[in-house]
Amino acid sequence: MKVKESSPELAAVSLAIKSPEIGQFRAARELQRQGIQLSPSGVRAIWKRNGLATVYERLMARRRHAGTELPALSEAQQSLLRRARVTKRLFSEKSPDGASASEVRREQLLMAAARVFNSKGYEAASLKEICASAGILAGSLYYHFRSKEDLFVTVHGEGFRELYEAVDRAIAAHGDPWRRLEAACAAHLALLVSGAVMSSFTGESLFHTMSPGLQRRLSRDRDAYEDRYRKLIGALPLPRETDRTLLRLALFGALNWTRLWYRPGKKTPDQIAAHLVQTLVRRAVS
Amino acid sequence: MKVKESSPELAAVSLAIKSPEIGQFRAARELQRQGIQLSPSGVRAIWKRNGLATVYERLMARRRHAGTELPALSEAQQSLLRRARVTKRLFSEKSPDGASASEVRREQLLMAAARVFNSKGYEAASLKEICASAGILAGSLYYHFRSKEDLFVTVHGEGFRELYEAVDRAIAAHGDPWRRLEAACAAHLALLVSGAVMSSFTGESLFHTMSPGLQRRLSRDRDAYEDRYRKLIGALPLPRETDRTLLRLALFGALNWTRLWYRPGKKTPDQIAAHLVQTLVRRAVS
DNA sequence: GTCTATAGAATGATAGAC
DNA sequence: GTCTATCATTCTATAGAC
Repeated sequence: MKVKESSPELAAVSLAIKSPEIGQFRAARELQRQGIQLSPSGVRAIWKRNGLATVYERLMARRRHAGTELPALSEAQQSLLRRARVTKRLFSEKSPDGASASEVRREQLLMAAARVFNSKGYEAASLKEICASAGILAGSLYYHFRSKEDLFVTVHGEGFRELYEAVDRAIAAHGDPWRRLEAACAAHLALLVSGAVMSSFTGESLFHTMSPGLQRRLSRDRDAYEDRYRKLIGALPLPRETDRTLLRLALFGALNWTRLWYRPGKKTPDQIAAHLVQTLVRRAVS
Repeated sequence: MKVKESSPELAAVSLAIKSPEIGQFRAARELQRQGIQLSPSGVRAIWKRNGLATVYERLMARRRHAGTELPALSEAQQSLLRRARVTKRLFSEKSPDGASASEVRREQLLMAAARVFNSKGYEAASLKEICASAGILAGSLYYHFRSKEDLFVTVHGEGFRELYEAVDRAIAAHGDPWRRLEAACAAHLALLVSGAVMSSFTGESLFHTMSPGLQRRLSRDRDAYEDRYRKLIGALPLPRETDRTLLRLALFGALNWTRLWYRPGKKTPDQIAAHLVQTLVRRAVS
């Protein structure tokens, strides 16, 4: 009986439930102090057998035992559980396509950052909030990005890449220059107002509040994108006296302003785009 | 000779030059410690007679004496001099119209706040910078405004008041509904891109990054302003099928986007407004 | 790769002297 | 009415344990 009580298996399991937040390394050291010889990988093997491999699983097991012999989860443990739950969900959603954990986490951070930058603006967005929504603590961000500015520039670039691709895909389907412009606008609007957080803040005019250095890094994305519209509008059969530059800028303004008043359930992005191009631009020629 | 050396007049003057940063109150106390009976108002009278009434004057006098018997101005004194210079300039610019010092300073703070909010956005703007540009230290702001948010709401309101008035003045000059819309847009643009800092950030879409509570306070200004355009566009003889709401929103977008690309020296606000209304809106009817 | 712990700077705000 | 001095808070970023 005595032997069974202090068997490595039982000791490792009961320690996992007593202190779910400590990892294999510290657990092995703790068990050795109790006189039980067990390596970190040994602890891991036992935990795996008993469905206690991850922090999440150990915390859940601990919660099942709470109320009887053990007190309820502490504040710190609850916060850890919340984070672990986010991590679990995020990784189970993504990992299928053989991406490394690092790539997956990086992608998650970009999504979370886009969401937060999007709703708060650059300055008001805190790295802590971004990290929390990606399931890690603030300090860990710096393994993936060198600075807040770096993170923002990356999100900005990714957002415009999404836009390029959506617009290019949309215009490839049409030959008529009017239809092409309409399709481009519809694609732009769709991304701007949809849940596609990554590109939905690209229309922001918070651009001009950025530091000059940051503005320079961002302008590259913007210029390349504007070039597409320059070509689309250049291809339109408009009266010679038309100021195509002003037309483009006005169209951009109208499109990006949409973000402020658009409400889902009313006009669709396609309808808005068609209306804008047809009544504001096309009538000028007919 | 002894008497003259320690006469109240001379002592007060030499103390003013030795320690220009201390005021009448502390100066009087210091002189009393030296055995010279002089009240704060007495000190003030002497200083006034000798052109040493303000910190600015005393610092300048001190600088004139530097290099001979006294060392150059300390870092703290130089910073004080810079601030005093701003104060002096600001008050001499404004005070003619019998406004109280408090009203003048409040107005200056609003201007400075508009400028800083305008170029940095709400979050990135620091009260320290706003106050420095108005010639006071950060803590003093709280005599005039209860909080940063309060300051912003006031600036926002003032900016829209300027806009209302400019637009109302502009449209009053015309009877034709097209001309009226054109005039309103021109006035809007002129304020948006000119040095009129107060209203030039009203077109900002950084609006949506604000907290819900703040948004609610700001919407009142915006709604009242949009109503004017609703009426202006409602008065236009447009085809029945025209979506006037979309037209208004598109026009707003085009107008406010201008802020991002406008460069002085090319097209004037009047020309841009005329072009926008004529090619984007009016053609829809002709 | 993520954590803890903390440095270091800046911010908004307050109290009380002058 | 403005200042000085200071507070609590928050933020970005780093170092080193695990």
